[in-house]
Amino acid sequence: MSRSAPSPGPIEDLDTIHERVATRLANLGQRYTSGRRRLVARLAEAGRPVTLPDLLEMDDGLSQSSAYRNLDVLERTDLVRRLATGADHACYELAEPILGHHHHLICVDCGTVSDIRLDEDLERRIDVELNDAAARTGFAPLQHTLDLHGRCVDCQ
Amino acid sequence: MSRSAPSPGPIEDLDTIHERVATRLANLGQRYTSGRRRLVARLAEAGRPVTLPDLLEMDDGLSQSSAYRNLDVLERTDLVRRLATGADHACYELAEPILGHHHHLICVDCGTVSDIRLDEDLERRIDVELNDAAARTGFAPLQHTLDLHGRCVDCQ
DNA sequence: CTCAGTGCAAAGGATTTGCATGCCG
DNA sequence: CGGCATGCAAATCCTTTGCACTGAG
Repeated sequence: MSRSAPSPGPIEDLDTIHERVATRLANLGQRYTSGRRRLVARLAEAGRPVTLPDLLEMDDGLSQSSAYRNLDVLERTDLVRRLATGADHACYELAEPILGHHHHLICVDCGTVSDIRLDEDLERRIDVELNDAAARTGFAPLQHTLDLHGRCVDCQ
Repeated sequence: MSRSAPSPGPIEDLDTIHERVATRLANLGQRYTSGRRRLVARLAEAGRPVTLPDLLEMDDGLSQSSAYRNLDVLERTDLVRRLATGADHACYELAEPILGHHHHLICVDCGTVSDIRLDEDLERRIDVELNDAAARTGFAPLQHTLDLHGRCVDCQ
């Protein structure tokens, strides 16, 4: 219940990502403008969740307000996920339909986030138990988030 | 690794909570002032993570800036946990040394959070796998967070 | 007495929005 | 052409901070 349906598995190829994003945006009546394309390209390059200042630094062609607006559009269309890590800035990454289901290592000192993947079987057990608990209160599950907080190599 | 050590288990009794908080603050050279006591009492009453406006509404005796300052003190002393839910306001709850280890159902519409508990055995497996993944990158684990996002009964 | 805690008002800072302009369909 | 996208600057709003005052030890 909290996984992308027939998961296409993680994609690495930028062209494939662009293609998939373009298709989805088109289906939803949204344009795939150069600004949005740049954002997707930078997020794919980064390979891990990054902040808005990170993105602006990676690409002079991006402007702050448009970047926020486009990330919002991409988030609404389920192409980008926004992570509330507790740090000052939110982090953004390509969403599960593109990157596949995964989890995060979050550094409590510097805020850097990296991706990890867990055993399929464990994922299933987690979903079963969470959905059980949710059902008991009438809560309608969408997706789970499971992150590990600690200190990254550089901050120890 | 991501659980409170010899977990005392969840506490319900307000007096016991106050006692435990007082002891911990004293050991750390912090005062247990009336403002802090009020916050702890309101958090215990709430029984689920609440926002600062929630707290202010629950208790006329609280002032905004002092509440933020005291929640900060209580968080640093590991008596309160601050949750970044992605909603506009952060949520606060009594920390694991008091409430015990648990997880959250987070409503994506109204932001309301409620607590759930998982099977001990599953918790262990999650920690083992997360710690494995962390070890491979040299990441030093502190604690995991596992939340289920979806729609609460009132928002469906 | 002393120093941390408190409350008010003001500042800070990430994110959002108003508005005039540019561009794609 | 028409309407969405863009970028600048200004506004928003949660949270933090400065400062003078109060209270506990």
